[in-house]
Amino acid sequence: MFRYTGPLASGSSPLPAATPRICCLDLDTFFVSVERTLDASLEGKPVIVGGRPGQRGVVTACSYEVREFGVRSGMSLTQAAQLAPRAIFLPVRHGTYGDYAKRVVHIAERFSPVIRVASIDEMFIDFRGSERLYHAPDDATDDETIERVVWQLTDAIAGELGLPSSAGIATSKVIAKVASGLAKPRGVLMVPAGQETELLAPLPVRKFPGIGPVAAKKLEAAGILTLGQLADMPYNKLTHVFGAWTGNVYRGVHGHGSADMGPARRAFREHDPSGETVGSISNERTFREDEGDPTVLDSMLCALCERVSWRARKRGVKARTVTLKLRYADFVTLSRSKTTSPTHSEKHVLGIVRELYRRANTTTGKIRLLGVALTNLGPGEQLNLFENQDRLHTVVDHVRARFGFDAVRLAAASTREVDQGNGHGEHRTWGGKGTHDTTTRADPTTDPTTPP
DNA sequence: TCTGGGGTCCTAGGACCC
DNA sequence: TCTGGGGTCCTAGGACCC
Repeated sequence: MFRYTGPLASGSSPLPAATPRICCLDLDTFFVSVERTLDASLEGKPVIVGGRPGQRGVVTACSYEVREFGVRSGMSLTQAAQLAPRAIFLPVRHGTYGDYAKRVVHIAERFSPVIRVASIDEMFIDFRGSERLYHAPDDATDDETIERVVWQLTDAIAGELGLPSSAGIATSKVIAKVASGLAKPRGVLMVPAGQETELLAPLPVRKFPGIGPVAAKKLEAAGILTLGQLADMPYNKLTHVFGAWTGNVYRGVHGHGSADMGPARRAFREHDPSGETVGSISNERTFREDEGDPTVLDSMLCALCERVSWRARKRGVKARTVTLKLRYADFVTLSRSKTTSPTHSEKHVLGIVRELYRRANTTTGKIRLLGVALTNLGPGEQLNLFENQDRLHTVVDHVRARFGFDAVRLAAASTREVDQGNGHGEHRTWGGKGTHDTTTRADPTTDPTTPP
């Protein structure tokens, strides 16, 4: 086993990425793989994580066995059930996946000190300057050595956690990410310096991170289908499509993407090192059925305000801007926001949200979704049991810190909870796809939303 | 039975200040 | 009374990612 003991304690190497040393590591069908490590009988079977067919929801993750039938993540559960009626449908258990994600990061940290977590199932690892730290046969090039090390990493993740993963190694993050996608499943793809454009050229434009359906459609209208064609476009013709992001795209498709790893500890984004505040805290919930009852709607607003305020207190931040999100039955979505003095008090947040709601909801149509977001975050007192002025908050927060948010609910948010049942007889809280509400598979030791 | 939930970043118009 | 720009903040919406 390799163990990094070298001099690079933190931060990214100043060396230019003239050689492929940026690795993008991506877990294969991550949520499905975690479910399989916890239930071996799922191995080799068609598995869909996201909820039950019939629920309002989408496919969050799916195994390769169901992809054969055309199932894709983001597809509605109903549609997925039509395509793959024999698939095994599982609810999402975010807490459990988060625990496994941390364990993957711990394994990766044995291989390099410079790691940036990009999402729950994806991270970038910088190997610049690390070649000499690894034992290699005399005839191996540095590229071969790093590729071998990355294989060791994926083997360690598979061996210790039972999770398959893939990786791309390149001179920039974008190319590494594209390569990790091409390497799936269970592969490692090294892109030698200078071969980036060759790799990209035949790929459809959608393979490039940041080109979504809208940009792809605009490009298609201009006759651009592949990344090779995109690379042939002059810079100024791309600005119409990509705006401020044109430079990134242009450099990326020409193989000159960024290898900057950014500041350390991206996982804690409320404050960046300069003291600037970034990030947001939001919760939203789609009703099981479109809702018109003002009492239920207000209760949901209460619950959402409670939750986001609690998360803000837990993370020691206050928000200056509160945003209400509202989606009607016809999917028309609008938002209203207000900026005031910094707060993480749910009473304060709820007051603002109710005002925004009165301003926004001028029709009588039924409502599909409500959401509350806190942005413009700044420093606030860290959650503290004894020094906070609001005694109720602190006691409640203390219990929640130990047992999870749902261990304590304020009265207003709990009034209609029982009415939200899904007809299957399980315990249930707000919303359509709670983590512990639909099967007997809930794991109280790893799921922070499960009451003790 | 179409269309989840958590984010980040960008745009564009208007208010307001100098 | 008529008239500039530049800068910043606020608000609403939208693209994109996993």
